[in-house]
Amino acid sequence: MKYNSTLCEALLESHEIKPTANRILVLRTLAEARQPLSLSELECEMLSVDRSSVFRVLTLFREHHLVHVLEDGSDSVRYELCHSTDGHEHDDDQHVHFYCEQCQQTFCITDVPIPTVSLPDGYVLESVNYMAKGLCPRCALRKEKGR
Amino acid sequence: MKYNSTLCEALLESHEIKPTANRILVLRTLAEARQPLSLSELECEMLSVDRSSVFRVLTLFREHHLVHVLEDGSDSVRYELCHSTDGHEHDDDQHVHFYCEQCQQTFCITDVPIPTVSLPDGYVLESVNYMAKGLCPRCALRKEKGR
DNA sequence: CAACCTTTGCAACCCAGTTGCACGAAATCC
DNA sequence: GGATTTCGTGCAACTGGGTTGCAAAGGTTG
Repeated sequence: MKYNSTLCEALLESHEIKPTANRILVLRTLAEARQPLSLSELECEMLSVDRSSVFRVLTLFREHHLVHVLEDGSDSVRYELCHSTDGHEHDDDQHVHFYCEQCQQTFCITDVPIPTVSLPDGYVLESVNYMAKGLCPRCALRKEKGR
Repeated sequence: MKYNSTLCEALLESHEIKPTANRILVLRTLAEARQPLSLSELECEMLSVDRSSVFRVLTLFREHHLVHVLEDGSDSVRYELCHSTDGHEHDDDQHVHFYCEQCQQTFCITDVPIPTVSLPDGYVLESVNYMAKGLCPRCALRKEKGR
C-alpha cells in the first residue's frame, strides 16, 4: 500500500496524534516496510531524525495503539504498524511472525493468525506474541545446496 | 522437584557437560525456581558467582540444549530448564508462557502446549516462542478491587 | 613435577534503549 | 499582534544487560 503524507496525517489524527513532520516520516517508513523494523533500522532509514526522537515517536505510537512491538530474540525489539480495521484499542490482525536465525530477519506471516489458547482461570489476556524460529526459505535453500 | 548435587551432576553429564561447582549451582537454581529466571536474577540468587561466569554457564547450557531462552519483552531474556524426556536436541515440553505487564513476572503455563501453525512452503521451523501477555491472577484481582 | 587445558573473576567494553536539558516552533492567551 | 505557555526536537549523557580480553586459579595428563 502506498502512503502519501495526507493519508498519514489522517491516520495519525484518527489515533489522536498531532501530525508533525517526524511523526509522518516514521509512520510512512513503517508503513512502507514489508517487515517490522527495529529502532536502529528506522534511524538508518531516516538519517535526518535523531535516534531519541524516533524513540519518542514510537513510544507515542505505542500508547495510542498505532504500532505494536514484537520480540524476536535478536535483542532489539521491532515495531510494526497495527492494521486494525476499527482503528483503536485491540488489534484484529495479530499474526504469526518468523525469525530467521541465519539472516536475522523477521518476517510477517500475515495470512496465518495466531492460534488462541485457553489459559487457566484468573489470567487476563491482553495480547500474544507468537514467534516461530528457524530458517527462512532463502536461507534454507542456500544451506541445502552446500552454501 | 528437589535437586540435590548428585542429581545435577548426572543431568549435566547426560548432556555432556563437565560438572563444576558453578554449573551445578546454576543448574540447581534454575531447577528450583518455579519461574524462568533472567541473568540478573540468577546473579542475585548466587552472589558468590560472577555475572560473566553465570553468562558463560548459560551459554554452554544453551549449546547443549539444557536450557532454552524466552523473550517476554521485559528487555532481558529469561532462561528455563528444558524438560525434554529424551534429554537432547528437541524439547518436547514447549509450553505457553504468560508475562504479567503489572508485576513483570513470567509464568509457565506448563499444562498448555504451544499450538502449532502451518507455515508457508520453504520455512524450516526450529522452535516457537508463545508469549501471552496481560495480567496475572494476583494482579488482576488486585486491580479489580480498587488497587 | 612440569606442561597443558579449562574454568573463573575482574575490568573493560558495546550497544540498545532511555532521560535531562535547552533551544526553537507552535498553540494559547490577553 | 505580541507576550506567555506548551509542545516537539536534537544533543549529550547515562543506564543496564549482555559480552569479551586477559590473567590468575584449578584441574588434568604424561
